[in-house]
Amino acid sequence: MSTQKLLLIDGNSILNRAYFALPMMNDGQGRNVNAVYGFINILLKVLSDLNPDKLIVAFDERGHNFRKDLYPEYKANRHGMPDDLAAQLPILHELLRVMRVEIVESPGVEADDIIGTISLAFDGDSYIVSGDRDMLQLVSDKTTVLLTKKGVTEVEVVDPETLKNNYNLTPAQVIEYKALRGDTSDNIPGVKGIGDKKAMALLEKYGDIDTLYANADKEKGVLHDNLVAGKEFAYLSKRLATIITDAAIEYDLGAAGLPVYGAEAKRIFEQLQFRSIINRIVFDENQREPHQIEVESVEIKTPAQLREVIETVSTSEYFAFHCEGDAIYFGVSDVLQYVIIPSDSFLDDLSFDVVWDSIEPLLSGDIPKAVYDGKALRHILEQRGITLNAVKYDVSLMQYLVEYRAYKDLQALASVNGYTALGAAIYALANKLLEQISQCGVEKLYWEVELPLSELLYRMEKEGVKVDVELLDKMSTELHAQLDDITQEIYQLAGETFNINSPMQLQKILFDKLGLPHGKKNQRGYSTGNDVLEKLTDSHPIAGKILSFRQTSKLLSTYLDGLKPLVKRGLVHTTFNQTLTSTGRLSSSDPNLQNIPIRSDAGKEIRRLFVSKYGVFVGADYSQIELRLLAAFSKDENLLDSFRKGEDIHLRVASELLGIPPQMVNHDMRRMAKAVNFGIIYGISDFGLSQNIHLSVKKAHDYINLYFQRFPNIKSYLDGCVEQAKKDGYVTTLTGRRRQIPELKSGNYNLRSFGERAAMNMPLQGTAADIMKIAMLKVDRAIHAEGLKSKIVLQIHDELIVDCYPEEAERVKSIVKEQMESAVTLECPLTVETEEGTTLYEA
DNA sequence: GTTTTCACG
DNA sequence: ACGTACGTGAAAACT
Repeated sequence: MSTQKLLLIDGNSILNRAYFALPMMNDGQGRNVNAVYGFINILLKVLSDLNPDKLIVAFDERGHNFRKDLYPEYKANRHGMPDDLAAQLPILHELLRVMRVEIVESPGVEADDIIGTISLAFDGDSYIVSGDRDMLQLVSDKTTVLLTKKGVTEVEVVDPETLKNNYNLTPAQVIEYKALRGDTSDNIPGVKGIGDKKAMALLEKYGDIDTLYANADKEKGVLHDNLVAGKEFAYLSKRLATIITDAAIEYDLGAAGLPVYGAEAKRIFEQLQFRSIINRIVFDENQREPHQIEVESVEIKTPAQLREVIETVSTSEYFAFHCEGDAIYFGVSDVLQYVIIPSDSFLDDLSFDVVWDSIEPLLSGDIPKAVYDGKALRHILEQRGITLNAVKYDVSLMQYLVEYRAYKDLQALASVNGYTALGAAIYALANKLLEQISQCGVEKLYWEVELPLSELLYRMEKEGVKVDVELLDKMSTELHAQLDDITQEIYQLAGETFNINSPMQLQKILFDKLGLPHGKKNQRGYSTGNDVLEKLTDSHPIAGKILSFRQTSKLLSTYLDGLKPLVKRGLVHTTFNQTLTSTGRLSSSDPNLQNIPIRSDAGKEIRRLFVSKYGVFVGADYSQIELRLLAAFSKDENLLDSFRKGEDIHLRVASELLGIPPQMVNHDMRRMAKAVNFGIIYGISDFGLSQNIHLSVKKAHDYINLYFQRFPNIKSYLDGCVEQAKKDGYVTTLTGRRRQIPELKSGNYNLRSFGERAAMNMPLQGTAADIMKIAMLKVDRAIHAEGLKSKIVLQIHDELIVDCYPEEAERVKSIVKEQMESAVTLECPLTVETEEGTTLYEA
């Protein structure tokens, strides 16, 4: 057998080098991940160059101040590690963990001491990767040091020979050199007045500092004085620079295999958006990942075992329940779960029917349950006629309140927490997250809003919305004909046929062939977006045609032909995602019923397709809820006064802004003020406003300044939001819902500006979402309390749609208005307007 | 899978 | 000098 090769990586050193060598890189969450990227890059490079048999990554103990006892200033200037570098340490740790890389760190022991100790003890060839020249003292005939060069993935290979040739030092002299010269980056003092040249000359002459000081009197003048004055520092520095090779550390060479690239590693790489790395690695998705928590997972195979499980579960304080495919999981502790996989054959003792029938009482019973995505679970159980009761912990909702959008599914959430066993994971997470939501101050939000809301959303989804399929077909046919006509006209005008849906082809026709003026934009070429086309309508008739093509094609593909396959038994059942948005809003998909056209007349026709099931829709929407919240939060008397009087808010703002009486405000002025109001809610920027109302950036800038002059409280409120976000790292809504805004720490101006706007917007948008959620629950309860049978079917952010029995419509209208308006009490009144009609068009 | 466009609040 | 309004989802083209 040939000699084993061990690769040792100085984790902190490499991460640090990578951080300073590479520009900022943001992952999807706005975190800077440049150092992790650099680290992985160099790791992959060295692995493929050396082909080692084993790999160990050593880290300094986090948060420990090394050798302070020896010299208080030691590494003092490393304490100011930038936040966005410190934040990358745990990311790298997690990544290495899932790649099953052996990590060694030990309290009070520095990474270089760990490496020194392991490399000396290792019975084979060691290769050390570091950016720290101190490491060169470890070079020997069986230890090679790979020093990082300026470029991140380039390394300088140093063995005893190159050390002699390139540095004119023996490994032992590396320490002597440091003792004299010092090292500013580690705050090793060295001898004052001695730099690179003098240190080398003295070592050449005397070999080491002992000999040097024995002969110190032979040196004359300033050098002599410096040597004498710095003697203590020289010996101190020597001790500081000496790497310990017999540190008391624990490590497992047997576990120090090569990295494993499994599904979880891939998931993290994707999350980090390391595309080039993902392409370089061959992932084995079936590769089992490391997991720290050992769970006893008992597979149930006999009716007797099943009875036993049911017995155990029914006496537990709470239990976790989950379905994944055919498998059914029961978690009864952090480390014990049962898995039941029913058989396909009804002759089998554990057929589907037998299993489900026997566990039904548990699920509908009163024992508290922990689940992941109770809403989805209810839909699954509903197919077997089972009602899920007493859901106490929904870990997907809990996780969302702690950290939005962190992990996309249970698998991911579980594995990050060290679990493969889903049942046990849910059980354990219930406890863990309960602690966390209480720490975040969102416990009440969880118990009183999100948890009960998930059940209401389940009923809304199940209820569905009726679709007039006949009309759908008719409209589709009509629009297809229309689209064909428009297409032909466009081909005529263009003088050739092409795919109008392709921005690239359209670009060529518009700007190359027809030579129309292009407003520049996007990555490859010029934008053909609506705003550009609108400007071209006067220059060429094709622009208008393309606009109507776009509109018609959108309506057809998304709302007519796209909707059709989702209609089941005359109904569409949307899915409300309760754990997706960064602000606390819901989102809707398959189909998205929160973006049915309304702004254009042609689009609005689509609304006729959605018809009431029970007779009539009642629609109720909050009027200007976000602006009202702005008034309430900022306590701006002007805005508050206006809302209390029930005035037209945009008109009032226009009048305040221009300093003219309300009667003098014309339509354009009001439009402008409206745009400014929206801008304020979005975290205004002059450019954004200028784009929106087709004004110069300077004019927009002036308007914004004027606005803040007239509404100083709003200015200070918005500034306060940003300030708070910078201080705490997050902003909150009325109910305490949090949004982390890491972008504010970014060195990138755009990203940071985005963070600022998000910090201004989230409390408003998020509080509006909170209020609507509270209102939905109140409306639902009031409807039930009065024994009515009408059903809430849709929520469109500030609007609720109730499908009503005609005789209940009037009562429902007043319930909805009353409950929505009283959902919370603020300094600013909330008002709700209601409509009714047999289709969504009227309501 | 990413980009562009466009539908909504 | 940068390249922007906040929050979403779907379809189609292109990679």
